[in-house]
Amino acid sequence: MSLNLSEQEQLRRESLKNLRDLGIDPYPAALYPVNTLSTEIETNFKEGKKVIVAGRLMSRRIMGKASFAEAQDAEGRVQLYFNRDEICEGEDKTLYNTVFKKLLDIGDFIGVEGDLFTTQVGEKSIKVKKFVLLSKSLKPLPLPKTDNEGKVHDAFTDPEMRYRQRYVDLVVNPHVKETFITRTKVMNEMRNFFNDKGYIEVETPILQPIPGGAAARPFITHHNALDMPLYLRIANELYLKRLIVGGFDGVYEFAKDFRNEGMDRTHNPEFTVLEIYVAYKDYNWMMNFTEEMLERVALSVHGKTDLLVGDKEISFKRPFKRISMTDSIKEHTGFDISGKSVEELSAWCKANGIEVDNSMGKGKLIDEIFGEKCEGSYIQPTFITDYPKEMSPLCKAHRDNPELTERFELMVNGKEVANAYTELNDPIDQRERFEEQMKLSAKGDDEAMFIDQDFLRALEYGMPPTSGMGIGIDRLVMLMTNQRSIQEVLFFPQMKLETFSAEEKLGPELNENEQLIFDILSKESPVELSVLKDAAGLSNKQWDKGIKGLNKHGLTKVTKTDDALLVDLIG
RNA sequence: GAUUCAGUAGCUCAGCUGGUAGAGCACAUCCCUUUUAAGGAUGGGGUCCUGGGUUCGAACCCCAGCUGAAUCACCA
Repeated sequence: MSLNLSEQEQLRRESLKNLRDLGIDPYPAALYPVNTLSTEIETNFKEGKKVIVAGRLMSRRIMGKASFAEAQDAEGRVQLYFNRDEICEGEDKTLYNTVFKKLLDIGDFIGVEGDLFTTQVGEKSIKVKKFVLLSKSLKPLPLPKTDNEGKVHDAFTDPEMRYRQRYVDLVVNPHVKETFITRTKVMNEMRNFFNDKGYIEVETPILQPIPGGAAARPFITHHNALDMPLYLRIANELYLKRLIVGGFDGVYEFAKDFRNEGMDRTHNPEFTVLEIYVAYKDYNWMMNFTEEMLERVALSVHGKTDLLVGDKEISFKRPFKRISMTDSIKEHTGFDISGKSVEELSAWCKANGIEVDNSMGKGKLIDEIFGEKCEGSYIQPTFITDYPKEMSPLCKAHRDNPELTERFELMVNGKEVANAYTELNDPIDQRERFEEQMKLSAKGDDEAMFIDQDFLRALEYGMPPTSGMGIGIDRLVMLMTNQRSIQEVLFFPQMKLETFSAEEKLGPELNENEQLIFDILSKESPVELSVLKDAAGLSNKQWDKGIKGLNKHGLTKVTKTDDALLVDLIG
C-alpha cells in the first residue's frame, strides 16, 4: 500500500473491490435515465407515481429487512425506502444484504427507480424497486446534521477547508450553492438588461503588452515565441474604447482582471468586472442607466429593492442620492477643497491625521481625504460625482470646471461598487494626461499608468462622445447575497499553495527514528535507557517519539529497576 | 507587512498546575419491516501542524517556521 489511508478510506477501497468481485462496475459508463428531481417530488407529488432519480446517498437508517436513506441531487434531498423483498424478489438477497447494507457508503452516487408514497410519519418518499451504483465515493464526507429546531451540528465551517475543498463545501452546505446560484442570476440579469438595449457582449485580450486602463500593479508573464513580456490585464477599458472607435454603439464585457496586490476580505488577485461603453452618452445618462440596472437586478434576485446587508437595510430603489466629491468633503469635514494647492491640501491632511507623502499629487490627496473622512458613511447607494482631474486620467474634463472630471463612483455600504466616466475622447488631452501619469510615476507612484501609443492612435482616428461604466461583480454579489467576504462569492478563492506530503509512508513499518533505535537494540538488549538515548543521538522530541512508537508497535518494553530504566527488545 | 487568535480521530470540539490522548457524529460487528439530528449493544480509529529547546517527563511551557481567520496597513 503506497498511500496513507485512514481506516474508513481503506474500508471503502475494500468495498470497491468486493463490488467488482460481485460483477458490479462501481464506475459504469452508461447514462442513467433520470426523469425526476427531488424538488419535483416535493412540489408535484402523486401517490404511486413511478420515478427515476439519481444522487448522492447522504444518510442511511438500516432496520433489518427495511431501511430508509436519503439521496441528494442538484436541488435537494429525497427520502428512499428500501425493502429487502421489494429489491430482491427471488431467494438471492445479496443486493440488499450485501450491496446495499455493506458495500454502499455515504457519498456514493446511486440511481433509483421506484414509486412515490407517503410514510406513516407523512414523509414523501420513494419506495425503491431497483437501484444501481453510479459512482463510488472513496473519501468520507463531513456530515453536518440539522436537528428539529433547525440547529446545525458538526457544521463544516473551517474556512480553509471550505475554500480549498469547495466541492465538499458545496455538497455539504446547501446555502453555499445558493450564493453561487444568485451570483449567476445577477450576471444573467445584467446581460439581459444590456442585450435588451441592443448592446453587444465582446471579448478582449487578457494578455496585454501594456497593462492599461487602471492604476495597479500587474502580474507579468513572458511569451516564449515572441520573446516579449506580457501582462495579465488590470482592466479592459482601453480595448473596449477601441471598439467604440471601430463603430460599435454599445459594448460590454464581463472581464476577469488581475492585480498583484494585497488580499483581504474584499480583494482577490483575480476578480470580475463588468465594463460597458455606450456611444453618444454622458455620465449623467450613465447614472440613470446604472440605477435602473441595479434596481432591476435586486428585483430579479430578491423580488424587492430593500435588502438586508449585515445589520443594515439597503434600498436599491431609484433614484439614488447624488453628491459631488467637493460637497461631500465639505459636508463631512467643513473643508472646501476647491481651488486649493497641493501644499494646502497636504497641510490640511497632516493637521487632520491623514498620512501623506511627497509623491502624492492633488488628486491622490483629495482621494485620501474622501477615503478617510467620507467614503465609509455612504451606506445607501450614493453617486459621488466630479472627481479631481489628476486622479482620473481617462475621464473627460468637467464641462463647467476644468479642475474636475465628469466621473462618478457608486458607493454602497461604505464601499465603491461602480465607477464611470464621460470618456475622454480628445486625443491631445489624453496624451497630456498620460504624460502627467509618467511624471507621477517618476515621483515614485508605482501605480501610475503606462502610455499606450496604440490607444492614442485609435483616439486620433476619432471616438464618438461616450460614457463608460465598470462595476465590481464580486462586490455586487456580496451585497446581493449578504456575504461579508469575497471568498464566499468566488468558487475558488486564491489560497497559498497547499503542500501534500511528498513521500507517503510505507505502511505500518518503522519510521526513521524508530528504525535507528531498533538497530541499536538489535545489537544489544537490554540497554539502559539513558545510554540508548545517547547512542541514538536524537533530539529529545525525536527520541521520545521514536521510543513511544516502538513501544506502541510492541517491539520494545521499558522496565524500571531500583536504579535505572532498562529498554528490552521483545520478540 | 503588523498585531491578535487558532491548528488534537473522517467531521465538530474537550483536554485541569506538564504526568499513559477524550466525547459526539461518522466507521465496523451484532439485533430490529415505516424511521425523523442521534434505535440498542459492542468495538476499531491519532504525525496532538512542523522543527528545535526546557524537563526525569511536553498536546500543554519557551523559540523558530508553516497554514488559516480577524483587525489594521496597502489597494482607479
